[in-house]
Amino acid sequence: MGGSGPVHLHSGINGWFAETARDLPWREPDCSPWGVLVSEIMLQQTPVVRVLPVWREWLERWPSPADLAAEPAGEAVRHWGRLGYPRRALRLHAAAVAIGRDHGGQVPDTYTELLNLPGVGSYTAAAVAAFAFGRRETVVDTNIRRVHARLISGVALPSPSLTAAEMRLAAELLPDDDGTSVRWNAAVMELGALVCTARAPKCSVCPVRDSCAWLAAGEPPPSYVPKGQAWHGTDRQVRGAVMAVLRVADTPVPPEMFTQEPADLGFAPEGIGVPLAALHRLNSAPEQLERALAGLLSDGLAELQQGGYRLPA
DNA sequence: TATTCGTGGCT
DNA sequence: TAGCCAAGAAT
Repeated sequence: MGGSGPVHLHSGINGWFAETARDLPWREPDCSPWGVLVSEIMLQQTPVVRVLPVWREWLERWPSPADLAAEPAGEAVRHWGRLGYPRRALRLHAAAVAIGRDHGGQVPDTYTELLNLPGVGSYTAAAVAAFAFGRRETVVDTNIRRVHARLISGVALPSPSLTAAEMRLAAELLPDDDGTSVRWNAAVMELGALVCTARAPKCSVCPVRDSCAWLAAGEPPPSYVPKGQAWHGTDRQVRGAVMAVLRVADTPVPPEMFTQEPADLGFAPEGIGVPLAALHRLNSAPEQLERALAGLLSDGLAELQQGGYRLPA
């Protein structure tokens, strides 16, 4: 289909984007490919407003992949802060190392090369190729999937996991022209983020509401109930609390600090008191704490040094 | 294919 | 208030 296809959708959504798009630093023309790559990794499952300050500090500290690669991986994890999913920091560091080793320090500009970088999957590879290098790529994220589901397929939500049919549809909708396709990808994503939202979509301000199959069908409800993400009492919660301790610790943390009540330790936990108290407040079972610590070691998010836990060197 | 993996704002 | 959900990747 391509350019001979839904030109009214292209002009409608791209026109809306030109007027409404947020001013995000990684969209600035002078933003480096490295800046785009960092933004895409940080934005995985993480809202824009939370990424913004961390992204700015990150690029000021590490303006190029080589700058990050020159530091221990633990520094990346430490400065990841509370963005969540700290393995992303580890992988971004590994990607910086790979870029220096395999690509002469330059972020690669093809989908395939990007896909081979740690932490870069099909979405991120396509997004960086498109937004950093102007390539025509089929970018499919959760926003784009939701817009397509409603606008084209007439259903409230996309299927639980990405299907081949969705990729086919996205490829068919993609404008033929390179520049237009890049704007289209960004514009549909932005429409999903600001208007065609998961809950309470703002259809009254949608630029393509007259073309929306879901509206035309009378806004049918979802055919399935999305599975909630458990948190309280989970291993993930414990891992998160342990990581919060390790991020602020400047010396290895002995296991007793995690397993024993602060009052029973007999000595002050110097500097890590607040996150340590939060961890103990969880009152998690000993075996759960064991699983969390073992998992962090296994994932490379922590290592043992002088009998204590610390961020990786 | 289904799970696992953080965090916090919003409703 | 408790649950929903966010520019996914790896296994």
